[in-house]
Amino acid sequence: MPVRVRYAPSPTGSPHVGNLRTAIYNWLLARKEGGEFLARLEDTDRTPGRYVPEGIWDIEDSMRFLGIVPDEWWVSGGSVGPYIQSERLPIYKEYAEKLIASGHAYRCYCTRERLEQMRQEQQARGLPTGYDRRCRFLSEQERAHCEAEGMLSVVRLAMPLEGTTVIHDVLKGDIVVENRSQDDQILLKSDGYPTYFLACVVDDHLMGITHVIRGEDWLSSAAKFVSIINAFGWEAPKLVHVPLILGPDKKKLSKRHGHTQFLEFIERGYLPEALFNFLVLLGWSTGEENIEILPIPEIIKRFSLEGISEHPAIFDYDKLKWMNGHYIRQSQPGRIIGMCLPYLVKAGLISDPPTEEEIAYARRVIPLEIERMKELSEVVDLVGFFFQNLDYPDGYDEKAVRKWLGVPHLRAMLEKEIDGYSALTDWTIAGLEEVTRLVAEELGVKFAEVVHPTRVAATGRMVGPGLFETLWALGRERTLHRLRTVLERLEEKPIPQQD
RNA sequence: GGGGAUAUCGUCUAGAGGUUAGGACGAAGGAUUUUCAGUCCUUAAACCGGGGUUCGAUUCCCCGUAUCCCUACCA
Repeated sequence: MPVRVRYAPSPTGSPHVGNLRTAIYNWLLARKEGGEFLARLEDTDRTPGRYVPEGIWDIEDSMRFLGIVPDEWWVSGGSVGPYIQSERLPIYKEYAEKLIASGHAYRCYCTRERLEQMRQEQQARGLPTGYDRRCRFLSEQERAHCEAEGMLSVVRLAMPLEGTTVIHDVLKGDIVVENRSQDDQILLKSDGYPTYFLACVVDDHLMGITHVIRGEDWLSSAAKFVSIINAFGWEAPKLVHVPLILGPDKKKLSKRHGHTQFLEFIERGYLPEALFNFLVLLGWSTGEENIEILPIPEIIKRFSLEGISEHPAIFDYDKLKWMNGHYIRQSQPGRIIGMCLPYLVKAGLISDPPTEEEIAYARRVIPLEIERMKELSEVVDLVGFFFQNLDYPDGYDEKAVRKWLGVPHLRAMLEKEIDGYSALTDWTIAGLEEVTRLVAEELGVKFAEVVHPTRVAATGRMVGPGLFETLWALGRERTLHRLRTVLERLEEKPIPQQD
């Protein structure tokens, strides 16, 4: 039987990195085994605030970004649709009825108030919380009475009262659960929507799912899951509970950890291959060698469920950054330039849409900073000084000015440089360096003592790419303008040397 | 309170009875050099505790401890 796996997100907001990692594992198994990967939208929670219809777009954008486009889903369709659970309501109702008819489920008329009160009492008395199964043992008359009264009801699973249920988990092995420790789970809510348990079991069966790869937070309730499958008399898919991703405080990764939404990472400029590689490695390893940087085809080749670790992993932002930087440096510069432009537009550094001249300038300037980028969005700070109109002392870093624009030879240096640079027939990196070395020689100071003040005069900062690449990229006009401005304003107000 | 899972450097992990316990991120130091970054080299850094099993346990078993998850008409 070919492998069929699914990613089953619910639109409660933007998907979470852990959620996408699970999607990746599913996708990888399908690609590895030549099977099918499908996506199903689990939108059965209609609670206002928890149901975010737009979330579906975030889910799609995230999958597309990672390149894990499903073979069947709500967009492309497929033979076992619909792939949106809210459009499958009659199916769930039908299967719930079947369970009632076979005695594996029953209608419960208890009100939320009663349930809440019961829970509070249980908690107060230190008892395990759970439904007391009152409606499970209603007589025919009582049941008829409730129906006649038109009381709202839910359908609950009639969990076996004794015995055990065994969960065969691919990663954890067999887990034996006492049935009486499990609640009579609600399968169908009073609004007619199914809960996760019913919808998931029914859909997985109807959709021919062979492997259920999901977060470990489902392990505790897997006995209910298996019980429902057993109640239908179906064969259970292989269960794979993957460990959760934790925040730096070792708690389940959530919004309060800050950056956990996948789209945020895209916005901040993470490359798909970096995110993919990093997420895969967070809980999976090849097991054979010490390779960490892996292109997706290699990951597919080496992927196996057995390589997934059994313990939770803390999300390491630093390592992700490093890996992204690595992939940025590895990329064709043209690609990075293209991805950087929107950030420059957004920051107002270039017009919207950019002019050809601006693009040409960006193409010259961005490659110089590529090796310093960890997130693409950093491009704004990195190349800002190339685009901004620097007019000393406006836009100049104070520390940089204090450290390097107070040197005694500054005036002479600037004068010589302005002369030398102006005289350059070709504005080349080599030519600029030649002139500058000559200036240092004439001044009788070390090369570095010319380089640093020049950098500050031309860029307003102490750090950046090599000086001559910088001046070359800046161009003759900008360079001379900046140097002249520094020189002129120096006349007005000499800078006291410090440090 | 009940149930379940897990436990190797700070972090991600390799290891599957005998290893100098390996790699990566991060950290520290050095080299390159015009700064930063990058690149290269070096260093520090770990088997939760206690019992077993065994000639020998990081590795297998049990207990404890810790952590995480579940305990909703949420997924």
